[in-house]
Amino acid sequence: MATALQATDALIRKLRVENVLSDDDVDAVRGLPLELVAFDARARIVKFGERPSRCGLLAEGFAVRSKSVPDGERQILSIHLPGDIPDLQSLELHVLDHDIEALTPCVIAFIAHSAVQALITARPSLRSAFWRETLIDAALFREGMVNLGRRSAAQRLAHLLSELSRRMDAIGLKTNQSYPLPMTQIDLADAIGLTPVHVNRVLQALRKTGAVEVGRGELRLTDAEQLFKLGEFDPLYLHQSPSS
Amino acid sequence: MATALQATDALIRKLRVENVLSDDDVDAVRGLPLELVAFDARARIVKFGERPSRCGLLAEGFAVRSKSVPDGERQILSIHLPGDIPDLQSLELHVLDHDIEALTPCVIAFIAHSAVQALITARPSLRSAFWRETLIDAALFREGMVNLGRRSAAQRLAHLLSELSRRMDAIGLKTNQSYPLPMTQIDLADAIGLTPVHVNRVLQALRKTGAVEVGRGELRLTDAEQLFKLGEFDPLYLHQSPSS
DNA sequence: CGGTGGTTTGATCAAAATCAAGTGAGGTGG
DNA sequence: CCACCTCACTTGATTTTGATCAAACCACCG
Repeated sequence: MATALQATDALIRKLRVENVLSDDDVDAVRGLPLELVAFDARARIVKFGERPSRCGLLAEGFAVRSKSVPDGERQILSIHLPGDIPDLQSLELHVLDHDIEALTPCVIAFIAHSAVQALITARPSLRSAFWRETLIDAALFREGMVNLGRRSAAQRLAHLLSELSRRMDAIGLKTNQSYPLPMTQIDLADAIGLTPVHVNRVLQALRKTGAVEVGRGELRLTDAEQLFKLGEFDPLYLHQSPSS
Repeated sequence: MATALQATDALIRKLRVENVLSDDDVDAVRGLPLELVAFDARARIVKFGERPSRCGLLAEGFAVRSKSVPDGERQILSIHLPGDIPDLQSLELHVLDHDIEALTPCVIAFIAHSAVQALITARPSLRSAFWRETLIDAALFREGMVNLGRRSAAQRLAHLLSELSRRMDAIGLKTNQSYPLPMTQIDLADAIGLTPVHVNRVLQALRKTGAVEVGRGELRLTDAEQLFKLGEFDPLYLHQSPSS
């Protein structure tokens, strides 16, 4: 299981994708009091309607944010990688309007709201960084709306895989043109608003283009350029540079 | 044309839907230096790729945030009412990843980033309020993803109209079970990911249920409960109360 | 009074959902 | 160690939803 140091390192690495951090900022983050908790795959980490008094930093593993409609169908809203704090918003938005669920076995480093408040009060640059993180989350939701509303099934899938490629790369989880993809076809369907059956067919078509190979929890990009083109992927909205 | 006082009053009223403001907060907001600019209906207020150095407070009229895909199709991401600051995020996210467009003739009160920074530095409660505003924006995008990904055409339309009803009501623009709806069927289609032709048919079906009357830029709720039910509308995600 | 942009209608088509049945791999208990 | 159970994946047939194509209609405006 991940240590507290690994947890803060993941956070720092993630923050540095999108923000400039000073050494003092890094030290301050390292000083955060954490409570590490392990979750099984598929466990519900936090639930719709709860009022958390702490934020959950994803230290190890992968998780999703999702919302369910009355008939039980699920929409996955975002996919979270190590270093993300999916419920950072709970600092200001007291009632949770969605669920967060482990995709794989996860380690969450919980940080009390009071500790986060103390941190960002002491270090304005981290306050900006955290605000920025939540704004980038929102930018991904916007792109998600475009994907769901205005792209075909094949484009949606290609776009999702393109986005993951960029994000995995940014935090060092893409090696050799491959990255972990711990999602079932059911999960993929819930992320791009399709049925699992249709995802299966679209995935086969995508494999046939030669752009990707998918299997055993891993995705291999055999022709990244083609994948990006198929998905109309333009990474501007990821704001993966402090000046953007 | 709206005055500076009307602009700040709209902002204060909007902020008070979701936040607790003290009298000092209100005075501080009233002291913001504004530059009022009128835009024609359909004018582009800010564009994808720009790097604004100021925020635009919607003082009068209605506007949408949208993003276009390469073939020219448009996805409307959010609808903005007086008091909203649609590009508040540009404080921390320097490059704009979408367009903001006037739906009706609009008056925008521009506020320099430096003035906003000064305001929120001086008044931490307003800093929280502004962060919270951007987080609520994000909550609406999430619900937008659910709508686009997991609801039928009829549900999507009913949900959109339900959401607008709540938001219009909160800022005092709903009277007599009616509120302004300055969107063409083309706009509605772009907001809920359908074609205009299909929106037309779904709208007719919705009228036939007796839940709403639509016409001449106005929507009248003849059976609000039914509309909410049709759209599976649960207002929790709007966070329209400082404690939520 | 003609143009323009929005709305409406009908006919046809395509994309994705649904229904129904397998297949296959990993994990568990007898 | 093997039988079987579960869950994911795959395939085919059919249906549904919403898109597309095409044409009118209508109101407002210059």
